[in-house]
Amino acid sequence: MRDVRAGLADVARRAGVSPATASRVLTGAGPASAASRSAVLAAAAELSYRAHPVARRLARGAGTRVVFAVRDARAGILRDPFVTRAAAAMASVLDAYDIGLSLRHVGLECGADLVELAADRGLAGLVLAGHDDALLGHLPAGLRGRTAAIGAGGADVDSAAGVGALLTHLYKTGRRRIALVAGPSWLAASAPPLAAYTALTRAAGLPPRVVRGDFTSDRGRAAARTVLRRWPDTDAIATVSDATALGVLQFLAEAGVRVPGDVAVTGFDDIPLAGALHPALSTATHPVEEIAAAAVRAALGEPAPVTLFPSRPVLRTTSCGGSASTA
Amino acid sequence: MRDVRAGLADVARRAGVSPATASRVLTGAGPASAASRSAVLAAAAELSYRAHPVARRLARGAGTRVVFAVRDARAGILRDPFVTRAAAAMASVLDAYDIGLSLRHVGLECGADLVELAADRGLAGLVLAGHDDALLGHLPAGLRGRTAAIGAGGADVDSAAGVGALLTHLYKTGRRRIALVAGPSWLAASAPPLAAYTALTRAAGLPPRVVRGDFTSDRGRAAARTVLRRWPDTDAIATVSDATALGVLQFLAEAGVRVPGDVAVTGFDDIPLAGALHPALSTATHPVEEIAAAAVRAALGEPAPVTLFPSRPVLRTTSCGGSASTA
DNA sequence: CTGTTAGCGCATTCAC
DNA sequence: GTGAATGCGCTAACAG
Repeated sequence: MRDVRAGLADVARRAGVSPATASRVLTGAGPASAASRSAVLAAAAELSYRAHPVARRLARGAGTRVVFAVRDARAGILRDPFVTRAAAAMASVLDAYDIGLSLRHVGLECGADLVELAADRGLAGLVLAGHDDALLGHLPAGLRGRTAAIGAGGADVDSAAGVGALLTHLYKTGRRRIALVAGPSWLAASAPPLAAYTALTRAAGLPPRVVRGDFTSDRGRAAARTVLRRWPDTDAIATVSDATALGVLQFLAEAGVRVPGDVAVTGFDDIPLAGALHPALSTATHPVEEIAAAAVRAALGEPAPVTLFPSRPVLRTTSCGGSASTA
Repeated sequence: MRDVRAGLADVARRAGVSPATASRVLTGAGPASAASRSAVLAAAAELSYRAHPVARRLARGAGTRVVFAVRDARAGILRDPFVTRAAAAMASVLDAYDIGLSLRHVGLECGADLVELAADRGLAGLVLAGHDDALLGHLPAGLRGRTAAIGAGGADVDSAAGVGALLTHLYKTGRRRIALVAGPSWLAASAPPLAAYTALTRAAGLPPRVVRGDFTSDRGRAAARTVLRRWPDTDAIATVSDATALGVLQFLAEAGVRVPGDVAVTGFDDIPLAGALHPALSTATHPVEEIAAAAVRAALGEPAPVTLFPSRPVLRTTSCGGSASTA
């Protein structure tokens, strides 16, 4: 019985070539004649050879894990639905690379953390979320070329289009006093949706009504309270995260405000349960799994086209029907 | 300027000892005199030495990643809130070990996948979820000692206690015709809650009303329909997952059934947004992060006490107030 | 196109 | 307690 796994040397011996040639064939890099190629492949198959990922990476000088660093004021951000979903998607993509994902929270001032990461010889790549504009420009040298960002400047969602489409929908269905619960001002990704909102309200001559949120439902709840106190005649509240929207919905329900009758609500993200809510949440969906995959590939140094991923509106109950004023 | 990172040899040289001694000190394993110990530690600090994780693991013959394999009929299970949250928690814990997490879906017949995993030299540990009783007994030899399970037989939640407490609460608040949407029958973890349900209904002389769910909200919705069609006088529906409960709530809302007035509903898991729903979902909470950490440690071979993690009821709106019959 | 020679950076036998 | 050798398994230069 075979007690130890076959190594590259075994494969080479069986194929009648040198380990170097076997390595070239198996890695796909470097020249190799058709003859030795097939011989090596056959030998590898017969021995059911599986390369040793750790040895391979050591020899290549590459790391074995990708770190997903999420920048935020709160450590609890690691339990955010978007973060966990993106992390899971990355871990899923990395499986095919024989690489794993580490998840880490970093504070708003994370310069030291990045320096620390740059010194990690086991790091294959870094994916950064929650960055602002400055951060990406001041990356430690050791991180350049193996860092990818999620959000503005990296694998990004066309949030302006997504939120814009939702806002347009609200407008077309008769809403005229639309408030926006925007993202935190320190976050680069907060800008596009706000810009879309500003453009629309300005073009349509609607009153601007903006408050800041932070992707938690608690803040969403507070934001809804603020909105209704400050502008009691508001007939729609758009948000930039489903969690925020849930908080908004909760406040409205408790305040006896009908949705969508009195006030329409929209989210952003299309969390798995958005459609299972009652009333079902109108939101914008985007391919989180694809985005995560793109970020991971970019972090691993693969050429990644800086495309903007689509954000498509999903119109469900919370934004349907006309506003109170048209009812 | 220092252009290359210090290696073990550099530290040894600076401390005036051999690399072997330096290694012993830095790894904590093996003997070392107090003198050389402090010398090595000082040298390491001065050079800000960071061991090369990959080289270390290669030399030790250890792997560099933990695979989280989720067994289910559907590949979409990787987007399940519990799975993503657990995966994120594991990836977070593993960060401290310089190890990463890979996530993978395996079908119900996953024997071949496990054999494949056992042959992976880069595997540091395996965490298995969604197993049945037989699976853990027939693990490939190469996986023994580095495999941990989440659910029955591993890092498990005391779901019987959690669901039992919710059921008791329903009973004490006047519900007498309580239905249960149980988990799939092929899943080991489905048994304890069902046993708790059976025990309670039998002891209280309540009619047993059980249908099977699968942790999706769609099935929860269908299950609610089935329950109300089969037993129209049902006054409470308990479930074993929040996603299922959301589906139940959705159906009830569409059917015009008041919650909790006509029918009380309970979930299980306490997903982050459970409290932000309206009506807020009564459910049972358990320390997912701790469970994930325990599973990871067990998978890495650390001695892990086979404790049952607590499941504590969180009573919110959907289970409050008396039933229709008492109203 | 191929084989030979060196490492990758560290942990671990063994003798001393 | 310590050091010198040896190996982890593979890839990358180089000469042929």
